[in-house]
Amino acid sequence: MNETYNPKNTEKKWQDIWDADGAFSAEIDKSKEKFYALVEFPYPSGQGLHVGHPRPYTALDIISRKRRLQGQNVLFPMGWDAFGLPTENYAIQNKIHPKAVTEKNIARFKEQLKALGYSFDWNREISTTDPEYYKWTQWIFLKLFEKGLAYKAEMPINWCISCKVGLANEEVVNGVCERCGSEVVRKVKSQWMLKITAYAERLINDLDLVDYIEKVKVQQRNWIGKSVGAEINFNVTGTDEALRVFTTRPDTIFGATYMVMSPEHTMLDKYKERIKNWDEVLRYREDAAKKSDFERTEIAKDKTGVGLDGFTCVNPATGAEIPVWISDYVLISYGTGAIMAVPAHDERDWEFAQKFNLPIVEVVSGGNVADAAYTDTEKGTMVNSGFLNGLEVSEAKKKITEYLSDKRLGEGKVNYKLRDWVFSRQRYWGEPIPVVYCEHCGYVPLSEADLPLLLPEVESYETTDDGESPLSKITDWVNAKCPKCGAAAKRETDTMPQWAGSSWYFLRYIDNKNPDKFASQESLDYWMPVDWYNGGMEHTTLHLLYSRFWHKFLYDIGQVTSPEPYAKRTSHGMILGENNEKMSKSRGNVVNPDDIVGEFGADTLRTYEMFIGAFELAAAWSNEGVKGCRRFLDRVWRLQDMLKGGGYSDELKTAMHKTIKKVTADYENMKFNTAIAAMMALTNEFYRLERVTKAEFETLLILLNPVAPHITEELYEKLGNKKRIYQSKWPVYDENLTVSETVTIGVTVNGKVKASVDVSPDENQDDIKARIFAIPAVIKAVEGKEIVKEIYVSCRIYNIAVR
RNA sequence: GCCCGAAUGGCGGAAUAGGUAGACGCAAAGGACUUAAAAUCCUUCGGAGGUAACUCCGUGCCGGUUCGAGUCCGGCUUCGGGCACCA
Repeated sequence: MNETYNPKNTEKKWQDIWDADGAFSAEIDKSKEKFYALVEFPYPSGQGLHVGHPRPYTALDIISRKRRLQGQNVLFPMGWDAFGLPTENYAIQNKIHPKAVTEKNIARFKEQLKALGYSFDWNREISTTDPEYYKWTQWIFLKLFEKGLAYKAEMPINWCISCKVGLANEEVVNGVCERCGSEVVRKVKSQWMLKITAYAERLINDLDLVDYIEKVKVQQRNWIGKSVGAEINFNVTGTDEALRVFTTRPDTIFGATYMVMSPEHTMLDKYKERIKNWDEVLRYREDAAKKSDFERTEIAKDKTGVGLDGFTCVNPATGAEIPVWISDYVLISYGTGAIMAVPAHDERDWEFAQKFNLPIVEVVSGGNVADAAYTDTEKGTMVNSGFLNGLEVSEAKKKITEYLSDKRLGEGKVNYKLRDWVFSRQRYWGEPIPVVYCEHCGYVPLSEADLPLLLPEVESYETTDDGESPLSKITDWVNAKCPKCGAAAKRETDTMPQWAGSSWYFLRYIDNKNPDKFASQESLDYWMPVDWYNGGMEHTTLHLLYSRFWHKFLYDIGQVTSPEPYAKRTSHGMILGENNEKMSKSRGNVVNPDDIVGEFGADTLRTYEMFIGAFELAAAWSNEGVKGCRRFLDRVWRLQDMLKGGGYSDELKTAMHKTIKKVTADYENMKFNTAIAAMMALTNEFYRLERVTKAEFETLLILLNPVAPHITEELYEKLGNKKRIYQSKWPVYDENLTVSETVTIGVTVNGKVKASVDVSPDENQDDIKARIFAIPAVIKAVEGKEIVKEIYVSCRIYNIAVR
C-alpha cells in the first residue's frame, strides 16, 4: 500500500524541479517548429488572484504542455499590466507610492501563479511599469507622432463639479460622481488622440487573414461599423453655406422632411443671431452635456429636441424649405454631426416626427408608414421621388449618388462607427507622454535618445483642482527645453491610458532584455506572430483592436514582419459565484484560489476549472464540484495499488486508443471538460477490472499531465521512470484500433425509439432489416400500419416511417 | 437602445455532419466494510402512470421544415458580456 495522495508533499517539489531544470525556458531553435502561446497578462490588483484567472491560464498551459510533448518549441510567457486606476486610487487613499503598491501586488500574484504550477518561462517576465519596458511604449508613441497618427483634439471628459476631477466612465454612476454623489458634466479638454480610424478598413479586411473565433470577428466588424452612404449638402436658407449631413440612405432624400443637428454642432454658434430661440438652444445644449452618448441614443427613451426658429435648409432634391431641429440623439462624434431626417424610413426619425408632429412622407413602398417606419432595403420600390420613382432601393442609391456628385451637392462616402482613440489621461500612474510644448515650435517630440522619460516622484497623486494631471504641479519636471529650438518649454503632463502598454507586450516577451530595440530581428523572425492568443470577450473591441492597430502601424514602418499580431484568438467564459452572479466582495461570493490550493491542491483547482463546463461559456463555481475533481485525482493516485506489468491489455486496447484520440483532439479544441470526462471514464474501467497495466497507467499519466502536472510527474517517477513526463512523448493512437467491432444503434418508428440492435459497420441493410423485423417491440409498433419509408444511416439509426 | 452570446434532470454539464437526449461529475437514497464516523466500494437516480411487461410526456416559449429537431428556419421571453476614461 502506498501512502495517500497529499499534494502538499509533491506540488512544491515539482515546481522546484521544473525551475531548477529550466524545463520551460524557451530559446530560439530553428530545428524545431515554434509555438507561441499567449494569455492576457493580468492587472495585479490588490485583491490578489481571482479564481477567474486560472481558467484561461490553465487552458493554454494545457495546450503548451501538450505541444511540447509533441515536439514543438513552445514560448509561454507571463507579465504584468500594472499601470492603472485602482492602484493609483489605493495609493492616494493609503499614502503609499503606486510603485510600491505595484511591486507588492506583483510579488503576491507571482507567488500565487507559481503555486499553480504553470509552465511559464519566467525569464521573460515583463511589467508595463518598468522604465525599460515603457521606454518602448513611449518610442512607439514617438513613431506614431512622427507619422501624423498622434494629434491633439478637443474632447469631452467626465467632470465632477464638486471634486473638481476628471472621472473615468466607471466612476460615473447614474450620472453622478461615484465618490461624492455630485453632478457630473462633460467638460471639453484638449487631449492626445491616435488615428486608429486611418486603419479602419484594414482592421476589417485583415480579419480574413486570421483564425479568430467567429463571434470575435463579428464583434470587431460591428464595432468598426463600416457604413456606405453619402455626404450631402443642404443649403442654409438665404446663405451660400450648406449644412452637410451623412446618410446611409441617400435614396430616401425625397422623404427628408426636416433635419437634425447635434446640440454641439458649431454651425449653431455661427448663426446664433438668426436663431430667435437661442436661449432655448443653450439650455438644451447644457442638458445634453450631462448625458452620455449611450443615454442619448437609447431608442426607448422619449425623444427630446428644440426646433430652430429662423434657421431652415433647402432639400436639394425637392427644393422645399425644411425645418432644422437640434436633438441629442444625433451625435457630434459620428458622421458630420447632422442628419437629414426621413421619418418614413428610419425608426428614430419616425418617433421624433410623431412626437413633434413633423410630416412623414413615404418614398419607399412596401410598408405602412402611418404605423411604423419602413426600413427594409431589400424589398420596396421608390415612390414620391421624382426621377427615382419605380427604382429598387439599391438602384436608387446608385442613381441619386451620381446625381448629387454631378450637381456638386455631395458625394458617396464611407463612414465608420469606430472613433479615434483618446490617448490622454489626467492621471499619475501611467506612461508620461514624451512631448513638450514650445511656444515657437508647438508640440515637439523628445528625441529617442532621451527615452525613457521617467515618471517623476511626486508628493501627491491626487488629481488637481483644474483637472490637470498631478504631474503638472511638479514645476521643475514640467519646465524643459524645446528639443528643436532650445527655448523654454513645458512638458506634456497627461499620461497614457493603460491600453498603451498592453498594445505591444507580446513583442517584448520574445526579447525582453534587449536594450537596443524592442525586439531583435532574429527573435521577431522566429517567434512572431503569436500562434494562439486566448482572452476574455470583454477585450474584443478595445484591447484586441488597439493592439492590432499598433502592430499594423509597426508593420507599415518596417518594424515587424507580420501584418497581424495574432494568428488565432479564442475566448473563455467568466467564472461566476455559487449563486450564479458575478463574484464580488459586495455580493460575498468570492472564492480565493489560495484556499482551494491549500485544501485540495493546485492540480485539483486546475482540473476543476477545466471540468467546470464549456470553456467559452460562463460557469458557476461549486465547492462540491471541486471535491469531485479531488476524488478523481485520489482515484488516479490509488491506481498504483492495482498495477500489473505489461502493455495495453486486450480488453482495454480499444478504450486506450479511443481515449488518446479523444483527449488529443479535445485539448486542441479546448473541450477540456469532455477530455477529463474521458479520462475519468478510462479510470473507471481500470477500477472495474481491478487492475491497470504499466503501459496503460503511463499513457493515462501523460494524457492527464497537462491538466494535473504535479500528481502525474510524481506517479510517473514512482513507476520507476528516470525521465520526467515533461521530457517524454505524447502518446499516439492507431486509428484502426479506435473502432469497435460492433455498434449499438437505435431502431425508431416515426422517430420514436422502439428497440436497439448491434450492427457491424460492414453489415448490409437487408441483413439488419431481417433482424430488426424479428424484434417483438418492432413488430408490435408497425403492426397494422403501412410502412412508407425506411431509412438506415450506417452505424447511427434505423428509422421506419409508418402511416 | 445597439452589437455579441446563452437557456438541457435536484445541480454543473454531455450529445463530430439533423440520427437511441441526459456521457462525466456533484447532490440525494439504499446497501457493504467499520464498535462508530470519515474514507472507500456496490446499486438506484428526468417526470407521470402501471405489480409488471410497458405506455405517455420531456432540451426557455409559440410556430415551421423533416422519415427524424436540443441541433435547422421564422417570431418571442429571460439571463450574461461589450458600448470607447475599469481592465
